Amino acid sequence: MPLPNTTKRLQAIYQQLYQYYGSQGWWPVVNAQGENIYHLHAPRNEDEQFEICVGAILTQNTQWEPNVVRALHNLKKENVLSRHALQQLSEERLGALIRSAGYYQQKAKKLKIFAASAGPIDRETLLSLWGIGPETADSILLYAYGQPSFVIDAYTQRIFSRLGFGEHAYASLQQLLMKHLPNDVELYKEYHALLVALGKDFCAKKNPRCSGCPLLKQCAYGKTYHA
DNA sequence: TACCAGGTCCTCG
DNA sequence: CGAGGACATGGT
Repeated sequence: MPLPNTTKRLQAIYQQLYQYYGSQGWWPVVNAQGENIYHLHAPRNEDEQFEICVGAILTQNTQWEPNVVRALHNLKKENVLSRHALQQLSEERLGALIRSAGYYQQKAKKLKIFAASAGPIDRETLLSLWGIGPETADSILLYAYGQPSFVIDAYTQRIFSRLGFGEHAYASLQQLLMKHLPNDVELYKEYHALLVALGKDFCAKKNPRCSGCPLLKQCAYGKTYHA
């Protein structure tokens, strides 16, 4: 059940994060040198859209840097980072190119299935594909296609739990956030990226480093930490 | 050395 | 439904 002033609280959290970190410019795209490029124009062109979809699958339970970036760089160097090229590529060769991303056999299969899919870009169709769950689907919808789907990940669930919003399953937390936040694609993009930044820097799984956390003053867990 | 990282699927109660 | 295991590489 939502707390009183949930909207204001969610916006205050966003403001704190934005003031602390600034714009994150997600989703990054890898250039020819294998470096992340942020703050690209929207809407994305077709190549960027496809790269974001591939990256969203590759980053499942895996660090973006360096694991996924290396895999994307390999695909780019081999000129196979396109729907058409991936369909021609054998699963074995694809697996070898994306090995650094981990779970490479599963992910090769997932990418082949995604590359072969031809349905419309909507949540239901994405979720019907083997290998695409709610977070990957929402990442694709939001960051590749600019559709307002708030992305929930492990960081998001942990952070809002510690802040005092309670333990929520994916759909439950997503509904909470989307119900109380304005329907704004750019806000959704930045908010999720900022939560990931906070998760990496402060709100880690085992031992969160509450000292210096930009959300400390409004965090239930942070109060415990101070006591 | 063990643990963690921008999850998802499958199996079993 | 939800818990628990499998999937794998790379950095600390």
